[in-house]
Amino acid sequence: MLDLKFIRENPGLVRQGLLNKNSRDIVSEVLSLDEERRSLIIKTDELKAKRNQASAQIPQMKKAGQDTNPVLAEMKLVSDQIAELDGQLRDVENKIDTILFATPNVAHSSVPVGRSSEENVEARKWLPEGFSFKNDFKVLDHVELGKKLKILDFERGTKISGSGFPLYTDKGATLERALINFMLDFHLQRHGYKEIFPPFLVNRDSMKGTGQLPKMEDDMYFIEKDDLFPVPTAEVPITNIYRNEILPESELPVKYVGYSACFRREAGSYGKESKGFLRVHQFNKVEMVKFVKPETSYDELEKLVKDAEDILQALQIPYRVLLLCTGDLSFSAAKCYDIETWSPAENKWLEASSCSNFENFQARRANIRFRNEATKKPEFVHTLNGSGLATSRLMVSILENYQTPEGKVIVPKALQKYTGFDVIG
RNA sequence: GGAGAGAUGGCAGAGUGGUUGAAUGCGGCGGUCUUGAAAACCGUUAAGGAUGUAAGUCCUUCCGGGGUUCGAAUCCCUGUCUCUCCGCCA
Repeated sequence: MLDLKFIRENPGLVRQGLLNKNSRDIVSEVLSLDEERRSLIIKTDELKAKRNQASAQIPQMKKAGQDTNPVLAEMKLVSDQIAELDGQLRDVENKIDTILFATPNVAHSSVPVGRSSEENVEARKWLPEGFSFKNDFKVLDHVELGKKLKILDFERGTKISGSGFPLYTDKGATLERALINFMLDFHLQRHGYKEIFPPFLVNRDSMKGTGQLPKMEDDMYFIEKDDLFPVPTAEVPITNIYRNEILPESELPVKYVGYSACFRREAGSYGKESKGFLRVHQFNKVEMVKFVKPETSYDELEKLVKDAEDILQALQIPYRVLLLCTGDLSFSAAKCYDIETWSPAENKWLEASSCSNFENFQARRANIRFRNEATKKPEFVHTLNGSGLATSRLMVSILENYQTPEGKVIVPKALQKYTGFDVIG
């Protein structure tokens, strides 16, 4: 969340930042609550100091045989006042928290200002050698290919669970598993990440820490009986590993990579772009998470994007990198690159990765700090994460880009040792 | 799921109503001593907030929340977590 002190000291900056993010301006409301809060604190602190003094005196007076009844009576009144003011203070602080927890991060100065995805900026594009956007045969889409090759069974997935729950069969299941293992190994061996296998259900505090709650609760699955949420991304459990902790500066940067199934309700998005893998309730994703020192976070973001791109280059999948404009940034992000892979059948780019720097927005919510060796003081870390990558959209691109005129699918070379076969069909 | 025990500073571990933000030990940091190191000795060792240019002063915090009391680490209620036993189980 945003820092109350920062808002107090930079009201104009925050106001403009929220405006650029198409968000409600909360500045004046928060500032007036903050003033109320501080005046209440001054009053209660004064009364509490008085009470503490009396508490120290009372036993001595008793020892000296003095009558304590007048002091006790007076302190009774003081205590009542404290209780009253503390109640008011708690209300004000709750109000502030409610607003701040529901207020998005503001964008970094290097992010282009824009209203919507229309104004995102293409940073770069990468195409495999010999790649062409035109095919000299009729390309099948991933749903047709999946059916023909008996590797994806969306109908039976729907029977088992409902629409949006893909069923991978035979070589499709193997390919999916190969992809996950390939990506994990790649990041571990070449990019220096440490592996995490996180829990797939997380509690409310964790969801609040990374910013899914309270704003996006409707998009989350929820197990009411146990007050637990199936993870929408491994970002949630992995970032929350260090919730309420202070890390030694020498341990930074911490770089984790982990796989999780991802569960999203995608409320209200039926119909549009919902064919096959394009929008699903459950998918697989390998996620990279970094905890870094503030001054390095923007360099780390560039490296993070590169780490995701390396996977696509190894798989020889055409992609482009978009720098999101302020209006398209997610709730918690200060800067974000999307990576989109090419789908020849849809004839468009599909988002397969999102790499974000949250600066200290999540760290503040989740209270993740490090001890600055120079000042000896705890400071908030910066957190980043990026998909590296989501298999569902990637699977679309692999199947469609690697199909042959005969309707078979060649397994990308990098995956072959993981699948144990080099062609499907 | 049933029964019981517990949760204190970086760690270990005292503390059952009144200068206890918290003894003691270990660890960490600084210093004395030493050619250097160890040992020994001395000192220091939390986080958050309010106020102040600052030094400082004050407030809060002994798992979370509520209560009793002039006053709670300490008493009561409640939640969470951990451990032990029983049951169930991949």
